[in-house]
Amino acid sequence: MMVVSSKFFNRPTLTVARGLLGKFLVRKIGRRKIAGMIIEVEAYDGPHDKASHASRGRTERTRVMFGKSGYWYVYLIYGMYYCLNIVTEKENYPAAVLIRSVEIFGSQTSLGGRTSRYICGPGRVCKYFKIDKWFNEKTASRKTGLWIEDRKIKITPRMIKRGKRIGVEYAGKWKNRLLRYYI
DNA sequence: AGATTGATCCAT
DNA sequence: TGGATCAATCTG
Repeated sequence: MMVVSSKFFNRPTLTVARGLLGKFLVRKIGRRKIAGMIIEVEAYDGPHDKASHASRGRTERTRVMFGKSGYWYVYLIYGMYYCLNIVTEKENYPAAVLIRSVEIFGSQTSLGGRTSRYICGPGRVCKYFKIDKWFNEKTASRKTGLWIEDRKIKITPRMIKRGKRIGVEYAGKWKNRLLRYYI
């Protein structure tokens, strides 16, 4: 159960996005832990990506995307739902990966497998993990109570599918980029 | 298909 | 300072 360090995120955003598939999002509340395997993400890559909040430049909201990698970017959308992103790449290059869906593993079955269920959609992920703006601009680490873990699940390239990002129709040619990755 | 909901951003 | 917009979700 290795905690993924900021070094992992200080790499090309598309590499990080693919690398996050199969990793675990872990939330600690008191002595309770919530954990789920990441199965769907989207990359928001650089200042020219019109789908990215950072394409409008550095603002109060987007400054975290311009900051160091390994920090959480959490924002409210449609006045109701939070979205969780992890900042990638070096300082001053605005980029992040949105965590869209996770798989929650349950009890062991008699045949040695495990039951599981899916939390699909960034708003639902935040609701399930009890994530709100408190985490914005905080690090992904044990000390904040929200981090990414490597549990050595092997994800091969052929297991990874890609598609267009969701809900970015306004983004011109960037809307068609295949920056959504899922298992 | 339509309602919800409020922070954010930019044009007035 | 106001009004459009939004990395979504729920209900019918």
